[in-house]
Amino acid sequence: MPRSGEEARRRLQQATLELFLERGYEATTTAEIAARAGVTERTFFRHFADKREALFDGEEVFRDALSEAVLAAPEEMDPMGALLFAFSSVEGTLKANRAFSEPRAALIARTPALQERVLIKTAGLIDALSGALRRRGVEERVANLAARVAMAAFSYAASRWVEDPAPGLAAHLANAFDELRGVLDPLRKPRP
Amino acid sequence: MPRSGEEARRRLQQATLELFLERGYEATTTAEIAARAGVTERTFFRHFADKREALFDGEEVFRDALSEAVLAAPEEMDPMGALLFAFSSVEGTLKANRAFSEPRAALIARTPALQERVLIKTAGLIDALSGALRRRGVEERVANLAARVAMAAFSYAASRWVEDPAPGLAAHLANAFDELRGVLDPLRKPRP
DNA sequence: GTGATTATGTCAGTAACTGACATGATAAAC
DNA sequence: GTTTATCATGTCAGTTACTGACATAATCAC
Repeated sequence: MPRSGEEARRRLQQATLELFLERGYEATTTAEIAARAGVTERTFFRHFADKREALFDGEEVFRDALSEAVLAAPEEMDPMGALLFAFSSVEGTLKANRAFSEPRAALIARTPALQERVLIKTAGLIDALSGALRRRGVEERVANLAARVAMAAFSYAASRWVEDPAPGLAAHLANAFDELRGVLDPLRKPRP
Repeated sequence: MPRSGEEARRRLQQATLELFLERGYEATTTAEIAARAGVTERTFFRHFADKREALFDGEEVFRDALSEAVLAAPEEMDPMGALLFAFSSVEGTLKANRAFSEPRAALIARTPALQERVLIKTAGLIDALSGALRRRGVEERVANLAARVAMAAFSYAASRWVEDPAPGLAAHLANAFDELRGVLDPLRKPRP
């Protein structure tokens, strides 16, 4: 293999996060990012499709890990169970990345343009989960619905987990599904 | 009131949809849109914040209508019931806009940049629904979870409705919630 | 009519992103 | 160890989305 470029890529990611945090997303220029990383602006765009993408580099790995976890769930497990299993299985990874992902989350929370990107990444995750369910034999549209709802429950659980890490993500997830059933049950009859 | 500009705005929307359909999103220039609408490029950007936004102009109206429908639901109705009520109440509006929204949907389906925008608009809808639920006294995070899940069910129902309009949106919605409960029920015990 | 308001035009400028070609470093072949 | 192919990077010119500043003209209030 020739010279890797992984080095420059990592420096670009680092510089991107730093500058976005220091000056905000809109106030920082791709040229500035490149300069801090010690490369040319053109090189930035060879590594990342656009200005935002440098912040979302690990996503494919995470997505694949989730998909494989769905497939690795016990065969007799129902769809939601498999998704719950998958989300629980990434707790370690998420905990390890916390120091990096929390300032990033704060930045995203105050930057609409970055929120857009998060949403489409999340949609990609949902698609991957749905596809994994299908490979377990779940019908397409049910798989899609289950994946979306599970993702909603996961977001809910993750946000509570950040506030109160003690019980662990799995416990918050179980709680989220409980609340979900509680909110859905009254619909069983037109009037409770 | 002075000269309205509504006229130019409508022409700009029309020209935007036409050109995106004819040449695709990326291949059409804001200058071309403005030219077809008989105005200057600068005028385009005075009416719409960016190139995409001209396609999403009615969203605020729709969002407000949904919010008000949630508030208009019978007072004793539970959260999900109120959301179901709200979604059912916009069936007429959706049916009326079908001729416009279906080609638009096809365009969006093949344009990632437009999908991003749809997702953030949907997120705005979810926020509005969640806010409306809160004004009905629902606790914040439960409201958020319920709004997300209801939106997932709505998307599911709407996509089936497009394929098979006969039963009506409300019936597809009810069916979506049924499927959802079916998918959620096995989680009641760790192993069914 | 006069004058205030406001949509639009004009124009210059910034910054994200792309294509084409040149250069230089690395690794594999010999 | 020299050669050669490969690939990351630099350089540069160009397009396009988007913005600020100022000028013009159409409409409304009077």
